[in-house]
Amino acid sequence: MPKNNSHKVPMPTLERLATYLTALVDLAERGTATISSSEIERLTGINAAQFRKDLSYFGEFGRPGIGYDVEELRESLAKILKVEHTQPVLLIGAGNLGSALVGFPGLRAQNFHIVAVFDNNYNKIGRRLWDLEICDVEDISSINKDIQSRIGIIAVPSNAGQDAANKLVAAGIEAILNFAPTILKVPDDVVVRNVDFVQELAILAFHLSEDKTAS
Amino acid sequence: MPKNNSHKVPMPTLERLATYLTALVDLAERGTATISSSEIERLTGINAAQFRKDLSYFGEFGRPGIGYDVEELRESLAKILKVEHTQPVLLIGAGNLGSALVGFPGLRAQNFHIVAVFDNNYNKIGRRLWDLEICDVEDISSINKDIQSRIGIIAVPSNAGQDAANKLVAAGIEAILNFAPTILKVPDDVVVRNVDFVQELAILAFHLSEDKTAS
DNA sequence: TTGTACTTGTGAATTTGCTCACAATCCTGG
DNA sequence: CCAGGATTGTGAGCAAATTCACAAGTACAA
Repeated sequence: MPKNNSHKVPMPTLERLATYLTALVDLAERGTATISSSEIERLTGINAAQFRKDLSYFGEFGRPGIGYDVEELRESLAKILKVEHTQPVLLIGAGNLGSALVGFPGLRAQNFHIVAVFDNNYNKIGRRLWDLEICDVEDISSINKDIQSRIGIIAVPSNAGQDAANKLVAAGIEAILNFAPTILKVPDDVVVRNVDFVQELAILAFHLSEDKTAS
Repeated sequence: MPKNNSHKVPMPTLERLATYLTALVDLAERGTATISSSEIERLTGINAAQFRKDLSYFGEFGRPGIGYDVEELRESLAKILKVEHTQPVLLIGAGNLGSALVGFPGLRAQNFHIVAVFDNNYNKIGRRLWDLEICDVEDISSINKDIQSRIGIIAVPSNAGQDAANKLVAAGIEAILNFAPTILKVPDDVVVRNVDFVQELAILAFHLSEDKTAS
């Protein structure tokens, strides 16, 4: 019987789970059938015991003395992370980043389908972004009544970020991937993850500095 | 005297530092002159004591009874994270994502300048991406002899990720921002940060699932 | 069947990170 | 100049996450 997984999985575990899945997809493509936790450590840099403990939050997936069946584990992780079924996703922001996201093959390959694009710029509304028509951001609630999407992506300039979030929340969205460099205020039951390119670069720049500050 | 900051700053602290900086830039734009740690908590959701302790790794920036001077703290954080001076950055991958990155105004505003773009597709080499000429990825080492860039961005399909990383390392790059969904193998003295859209969406999808598994 | 070489799953120990709580400091008004 | 109200910086205690270490399981060869 699978364990009760809906309660208290550490966030770091969750993030690593996604990493394992990436590695497993790779392995499956190369035709590897079986893998051990120590092999996972070699591939991902994540400690083998960590890997085993992470999995233990959700059940038992390996066989002592043997290891893990790559295909089986890949499917299990996909199920845990809910990337086994197609998820419809809304996108606000039809700029360069929005365009890159819609055209990004990895999303569709992993079952995330951007099904509607919104913008507040009247020069863009009505035009097409790849195979999608850009809609007025004001119509997002009514349009999502049909689509019933639960995930939204914000790819707008920072000053429009909070506004976009409000509209997504009003439209019934429960999870937001935010590319705007703004701290969003949303209700407690809405999950937000921020991706900030500049922050990432700043962290990298900090590490560079260590070399120089050494006397 | 500033503390020895080059030794053992927790990674979570570093990531939050970048968040504080974002908030401070915002505050500065709105003309706020002074701010307290509890106000930072209200803005960012990060515990006030956490904020103060994070700062304490690098020195003392506030005044008891008063708080922090917004402009002063902003500058201090910028200095700590080394975003005060312009950093030249190399980009590999002239696809949709690469294009979005070069056109992203936030990077330049925060002193990260993408100064060269590389690709391995001969249909793209020689053409222009915004104001930059796309160069052959094979020339990266020789070109970086002039530029002396220390940071590189990988924005290529996953199967080309490791190859791009190798070329960056060979060109003397010390820090890599990787958008390819691949686990890169690099020498110990090279820092890598991964940004994986699909992973982020998967983590969000997991959180959705909690609602449904509740009986 | 037994022994050997592996590998998992997990309680316990360790390490790391977070929060509390308070002395020390500072400004303002009287 | 002093009292009152506010806020910092940080040691100590607490919580969370990571790693260790080992019992239990498995395959295979002899």
